[in-house]
Amino acid sequence: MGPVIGMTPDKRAETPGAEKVAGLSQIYKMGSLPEAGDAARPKATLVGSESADDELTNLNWLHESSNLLTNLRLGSEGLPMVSPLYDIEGDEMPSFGPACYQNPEKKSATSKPPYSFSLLIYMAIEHSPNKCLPVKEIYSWILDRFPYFATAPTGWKNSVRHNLSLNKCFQKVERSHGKVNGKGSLWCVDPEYKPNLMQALKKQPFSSPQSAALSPHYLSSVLKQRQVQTLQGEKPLPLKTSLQKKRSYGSAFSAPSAVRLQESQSPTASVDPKADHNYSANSVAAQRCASRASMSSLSSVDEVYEFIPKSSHGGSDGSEGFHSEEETDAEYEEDPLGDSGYAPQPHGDSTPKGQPGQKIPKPSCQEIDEELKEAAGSLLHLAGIRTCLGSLISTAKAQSQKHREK
DNA sequence: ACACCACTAAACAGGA
DNA sequence: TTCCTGTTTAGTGGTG
Repeated sequence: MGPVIGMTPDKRAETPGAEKVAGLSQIYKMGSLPEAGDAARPKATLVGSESADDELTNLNWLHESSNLLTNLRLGSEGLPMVSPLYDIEGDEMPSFGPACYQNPEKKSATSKPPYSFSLLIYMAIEHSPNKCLPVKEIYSWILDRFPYFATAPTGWKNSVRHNLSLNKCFQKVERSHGKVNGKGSLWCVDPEYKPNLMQALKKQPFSSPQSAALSPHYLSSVLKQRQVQTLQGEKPLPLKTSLQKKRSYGSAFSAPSAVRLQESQSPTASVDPKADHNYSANSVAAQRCASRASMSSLSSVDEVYEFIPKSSHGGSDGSEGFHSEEETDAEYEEDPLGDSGYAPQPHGDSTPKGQPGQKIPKPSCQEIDEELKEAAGSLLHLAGIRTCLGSLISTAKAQSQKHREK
């Protein structure tokens, strides 16, 4: 799901890989981080020097990481920004909605929110005191939190109404007769779907399988997998194929998890023919985010927002936003299927299916070496990104602190 | 290639 | 009559 995840940033502009880079680049463009570029460079070097593996310290492949980091700094335009679950500034956060959408001056405010309409509606409703809102209030809440819609074509309201009508997660409640003003009904979230909605919300958009697919943990697990395959005389798939498989793995792994989720959490694993419109509830969100399906269900949206900038909750640890990714990584480590959970699949007719007696050509040491270098380069790249982010976070925190002291 | 999902657009009806 | 609300259908694009 590219999942991108999910409800998603403007899907038309997004490409799986570019998303992360673009998102990170956005951090550099947030204006308050003048030393961002400087922070990145020494860290990248540091990461390289930290490696104890001689293979990994071979500088022949280091340029790849440098190029990636350079691209990172240069960034790209108009793509989904930083994780909405991640608030680098920390302060003026309302209970809902990413900080980067709060300020219309920021370029990101003009980006499409990375939430589906069903999640936006859900957030709006849950944010209301009575957990019920008329359509108009839902519009207002969305507009307030996501200035993107202020300039978006009016069709989004139609989409909101369409979602309310079609999505079983939302229930229409007649207004009390005494109510003087306003027409139409109030809309509430069906409590049965709340856990699913919250789960969907938590998963969006940076804890996606695709994000996980790029995680160092996963990369290393792919490497391990490939080493095992090599030792067993199998020819591992090309690394790029392996990494693409990871994305598939995300969904392949999620399918049974989603089923478990439905069985255990959703009373709506139903035979209802309309169930295919419970997108936020059972199907997509669960599938797309199944790497988290094992997480305990939450009882309130506020709990979900533990993954969201803490400012409105009193906390201010800017690193929160990446917590989820680390969890995702951890899950891969715990994966009972093995290092990656990815069992190598037959890949086309040319892929050996383990037929007895069939000789499998072993890859040459040079091939393995090249692929290891490639993978290590990716690891370094990711480590560099993380380190850069850490640096940026501390810088932003320091500046924020200074700003407060003034 | 196919199915599924999210999204969008549009038409329509009913009520304020 | 106009606008808003709610429902429904159809089409498109992305993803697995």
